[in-house]
Amino acid sequence: MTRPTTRSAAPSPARPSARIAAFQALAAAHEARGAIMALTGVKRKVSVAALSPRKKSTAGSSSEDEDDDLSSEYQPSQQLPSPSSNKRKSPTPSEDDEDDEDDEEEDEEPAPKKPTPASRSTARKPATPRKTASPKKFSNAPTSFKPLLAHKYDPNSSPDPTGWWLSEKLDGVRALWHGSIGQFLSREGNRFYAPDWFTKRLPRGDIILDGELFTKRGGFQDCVGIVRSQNQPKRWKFSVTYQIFDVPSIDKGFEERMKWLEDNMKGFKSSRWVDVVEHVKCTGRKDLDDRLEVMVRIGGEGLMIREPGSRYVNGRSKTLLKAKKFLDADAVVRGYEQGQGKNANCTGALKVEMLSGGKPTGKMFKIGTGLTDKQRRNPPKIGAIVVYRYQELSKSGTPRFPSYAGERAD
DNA sequence: TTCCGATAGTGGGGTCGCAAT
DNA sequence: ATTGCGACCC
DNA sequence: CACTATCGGAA
Repeated sequence: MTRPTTRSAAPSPARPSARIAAFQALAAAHEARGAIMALTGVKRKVSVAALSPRKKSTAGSSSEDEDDDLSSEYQPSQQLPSPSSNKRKSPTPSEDDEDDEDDEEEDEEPAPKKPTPASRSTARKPATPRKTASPKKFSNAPTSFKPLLAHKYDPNSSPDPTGWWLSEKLDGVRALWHGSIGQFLSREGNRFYAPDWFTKRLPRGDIILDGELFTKRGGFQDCVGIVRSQNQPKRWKFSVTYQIFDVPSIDKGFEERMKWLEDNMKGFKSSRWVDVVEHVKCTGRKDLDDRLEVMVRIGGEGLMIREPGSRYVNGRSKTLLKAKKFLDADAVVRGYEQGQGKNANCTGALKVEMLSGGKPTGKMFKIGTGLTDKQRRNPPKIGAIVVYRYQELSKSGTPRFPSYAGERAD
């Protein structure tokens, strides 16, 4: 039981790059990401050594790989996108970090949300319903824009990825920069309260950028906490970055959109916390599998696979695929959760206890997806051992994205 | 006929904010 | 100050 | 986010 498909994780090889401590981790994360995507064959394992900006040397063997690019106009960056290396010269902390913007800015949206003490007493609270009454659905944005969403990559049915563009699937929060209103909007159209200094250098006007508000691998929970807060701009400092991977407002092929990003959003043209996501050409299924394994091993969530020449589509499209790795494990059924709606009279979720080495751990969690209607009407009995799939453990040690995979026969 | 592709509807962990306590 | 819950992020 | 159940049109 408990199929531990490698769970090493624990990256963070604190490098002595000497920088502001808080920013160091950030830089390391970027460097690692870029290096990984730049890896070639991946043939030989990818020890930490491989994380350094390898020379193209190694060539030979299996050829392929290496060729990343050429074929098309857009050239994937060979250079590491680490802030310290591509941010013009002097990476020296001191001045460099102060020079422009940041700092001072600070606050700005200490939104006057206070209910005002005076009114409190006389205020008639009853009227106000419980609802969070905050339908700030920024739908007034230009046209009803819908972000491109990916389909799952299936080795058996998906098209051959050879020639497609690969990039790290960053585990952060999707954010679309609307230059017309100068704000970041979520996938659902809700705004993010980014500090002014954070968005100061982003392009204005009739332009839309698609990217991820990201902190670092394994930092999703902190990331979502920061970007969703509405009056704590300081939390963004030295923690959040905007990783751009597309330009919806340009109606041209993917390579041309990436070219635009390379030409307009890199280096001194943007802030240190804004970067363009690196893409490399896939040389085949093996290449994809190898890269995915490496990515997961170093703590990445997975890979995004983009069809060459494809346009930006509003909504889900098979021109963009996502590849992730899931883990299997066993748990003991301890109870049931009543269902809602069409499941009102059957099992909504299984309340289970996590097992480790076949023994109860005391950690409880729920599995609510993956069950068929039939299984919901006749769920596994209390005490039964079931198999579930999940992506990773949250900071509290609970499975993220748990789904039912069946009952263990025994 | 069968097989996709898009949609609706169910469910998870976790966070922020607001209202009630 | 604490708790509960809805609306969102994934 | 993951997943199941449906329905209508493509194959």
